[in-house]
Amino acid sequence: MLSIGKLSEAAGVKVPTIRYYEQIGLLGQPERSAGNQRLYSPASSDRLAFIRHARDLGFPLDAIRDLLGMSDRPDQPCAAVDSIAKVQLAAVQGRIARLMALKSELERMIAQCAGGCVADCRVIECLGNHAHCTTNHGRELAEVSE
Amino acid sequence: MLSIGKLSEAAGVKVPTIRYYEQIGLLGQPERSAGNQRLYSPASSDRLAFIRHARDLGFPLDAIRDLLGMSDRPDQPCAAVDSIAKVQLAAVQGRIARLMALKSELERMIAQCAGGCVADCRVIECLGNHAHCTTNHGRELAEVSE
DNA sequence: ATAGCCTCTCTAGCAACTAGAGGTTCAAGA
DNA sequence: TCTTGAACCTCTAGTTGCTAGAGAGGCTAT
Repeated sequence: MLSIGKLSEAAGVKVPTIRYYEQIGLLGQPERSAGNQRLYSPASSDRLAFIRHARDLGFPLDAIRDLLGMSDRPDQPCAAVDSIAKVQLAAVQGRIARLMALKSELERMIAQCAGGCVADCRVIECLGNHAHCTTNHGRELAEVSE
Repeated sequence: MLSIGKLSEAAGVKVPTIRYYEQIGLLGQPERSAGNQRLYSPASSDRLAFIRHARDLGFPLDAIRDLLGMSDRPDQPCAAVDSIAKVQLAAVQGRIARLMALKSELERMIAQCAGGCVADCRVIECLGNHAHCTTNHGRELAEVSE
């Protein structure tokens, strides 16, 4: 059995984060030692690695909760798993599109700045007036967040 | 003079958000009507549009606070403005790089799924084992957030 | 036995808002 | 002029996914 510190090291997840996952029900309540300290089986380490990996791929905790629920029932069809992954892929693609627009806008703004004083600064000018933009970044696209 | 609702409409920023910006000091305290309702000059609308636009471009509120401070002193050199914009550009580029890695990983995961049951699902398999990944998404790259 | 690290619970904080309760003011129609 | 209903007011709490800290107790090595 592993202490929370060992598990933390093994799975690459910080100690308070593990307790947080327990608190929100992503991880079940582990056994406890005589002195009330958490004791984890090696299997918990796999579950935690799964969570960590899905987080790295940008899945929100709610989606991970669903994925964990499904992986606990391996005889079910996996269409729902795929659909969660596809939603995530679409979200990532949307974010990329949005960020590419921001990137070109920022590059344009910065390139136009002649380095004078603030009164002539194209960056400030662009920020003050959306009409100077070539793209619609954020005006019509869905909101982005990760 | 504009009521907060009119200003909200004019600048494309929601009413509670305007009050929030006031609360955190991004916007100054406006005049008040006899009945204690906020009254804004048309200039406030410009300031708010500036904030909104910078937010759309992904600038954090702290950076916007700095930018607003600089745009209030137009005779100063604009090097600091540029440097804020460049930091933002670098952040955006980093996010794009990270998201591209996630995207290809997700695409690979989804493509490999034969549509059987969860036990054979490549998506679950991949999430459970980072060794199946071709990229290091999130393991060595800086953390991404917007 | 004791030093020093590990763990415990609990609370509060981060960004950048959003939602709601419960009450007041304003503008337009009858 | 009165009334209705929308807009406004303040305040608190919730969102997501953690992170930081306080103050107390446990565990291990010497």
